[in-house]
Amino acid sequence: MRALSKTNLADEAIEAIRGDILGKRWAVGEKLPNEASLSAMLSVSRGTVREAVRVLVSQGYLETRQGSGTYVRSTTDAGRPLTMARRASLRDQFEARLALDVEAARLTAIRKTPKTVAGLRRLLAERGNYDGGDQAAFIERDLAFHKAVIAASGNRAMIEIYDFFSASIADTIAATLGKDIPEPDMQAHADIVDAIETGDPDEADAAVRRFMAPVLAALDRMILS
Amino acid sequence: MRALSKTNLADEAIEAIRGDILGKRWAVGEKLPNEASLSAMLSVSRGTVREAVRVLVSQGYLETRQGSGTYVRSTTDAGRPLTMARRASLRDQFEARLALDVEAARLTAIRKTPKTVAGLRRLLAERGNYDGGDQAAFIERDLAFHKAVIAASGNRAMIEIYDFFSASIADTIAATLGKDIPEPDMQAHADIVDAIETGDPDEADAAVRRFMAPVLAALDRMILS
DNA sequence: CTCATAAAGTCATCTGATGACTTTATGAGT
DNA sequence: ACTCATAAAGTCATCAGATGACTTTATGAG
Repeated sequence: MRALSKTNLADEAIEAIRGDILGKRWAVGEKLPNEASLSAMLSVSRGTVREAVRVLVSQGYLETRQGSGTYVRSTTDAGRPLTMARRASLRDQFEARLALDVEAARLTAIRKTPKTVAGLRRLLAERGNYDGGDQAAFIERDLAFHKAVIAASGNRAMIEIYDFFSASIADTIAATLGKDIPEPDMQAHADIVDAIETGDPDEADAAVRRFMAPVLAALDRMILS
Repeated sequence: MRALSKTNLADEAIEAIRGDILGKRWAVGEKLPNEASLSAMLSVSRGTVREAVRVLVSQGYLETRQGSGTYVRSTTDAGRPLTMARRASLRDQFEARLALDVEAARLTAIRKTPKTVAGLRRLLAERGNYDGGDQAAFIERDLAFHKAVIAASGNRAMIEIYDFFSASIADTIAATLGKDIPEPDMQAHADIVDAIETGDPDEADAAVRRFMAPVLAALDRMILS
């Protein structure tokens, strides 16, 4: 169904070289083998090596000096921004989002206060059902509700990751789904808030999954068009 | 200090294309001209265009589909690094990690192959139980197992996020927990693999939570910050 | 109108060549 | 011996052409 290693040669080369860098095969400042050697080592053409090296340069791992060579700039990915995940497929992004939605709902159910519950109900009312109008705006309102659940969990890491994805997810959905938007499923959303109010993490978990399942199914239908 | 104009053609091509993307010359999902056209437009060779495009793909702006074309993935600045998430509390990072562990275990249970199951069993055997020796090394081996579960899910977004956190988590744990490491709980880990092999996502979910619960509890004891 | 198939379009990759720039080796002159 | 201009070698930068793989579109028989 889903190919795990369906990558191209340049990506493989990137990961191979990055692995060697992180594995301290070369120290910081040390020179890598020249392009012809890397080409032979990785069994890819020099052009492919260049594409890989240029990506690693853009990510701060390497540095090239014309006429001299290619050198290691950093052997750690500590400062590496989380940019690649954005390149993952929409399906992958959605699954990651689901993971956060579920866990945040659980945490919020445990850490809820009457105030947060009231806020969620208000956002849910504002969201309403999709009335056939501005689709992007509806997606925006829907996202606002889900973001609020994450925020209510109080987990700053999740909030940031969620923000990171939501923009690109919303963009892509609006551009991709056309008019075939899944049922708004207001009931499932209300169930989430109810479970949170009750303080039942398992039910909150289940409610989130009930909402997301049809969306994922719709995604699969659209992507395979 | 650095010469501002002393750039190579590929970098100029990157900035030219990125500028067009951010300037909304093409909408999200829209197709760019083919490589030959871009080559002509920018007055550089096709190889140089490919290097530029690959960098922009790695930064989340573009997406290439072999046989089809190159498409805009995001017209906003996708390079925003996730810095706050890394500074989030260890507890928050751990909860985010748990969210991914759980969902990845579910997905892997659904998408498993005999080969992945065998790989997980091997890693789990290598991990062993904590024998009081090098604690950082044990954490490393433990992390390798969990990373393998994520990788087996095939979800690239989750892999990225997990990598993003795991380094700092491992470091912090080793530095924080001292000798008060929770029971290795080999059984819970074996349960995860068993559930994956059986193809039971709910049980995989539960097994992961069984393993993480005591760790979170230990965390709370250690760090009341 | 349906659908299998051909044709065209596009990215992926390889090979070979030339130019630009840096580093190293050379050797004449002192 | 030492200096230093210069040649030689090494390496990245860029280009051009060709082939393969994959996707999309056009075609035509039924």
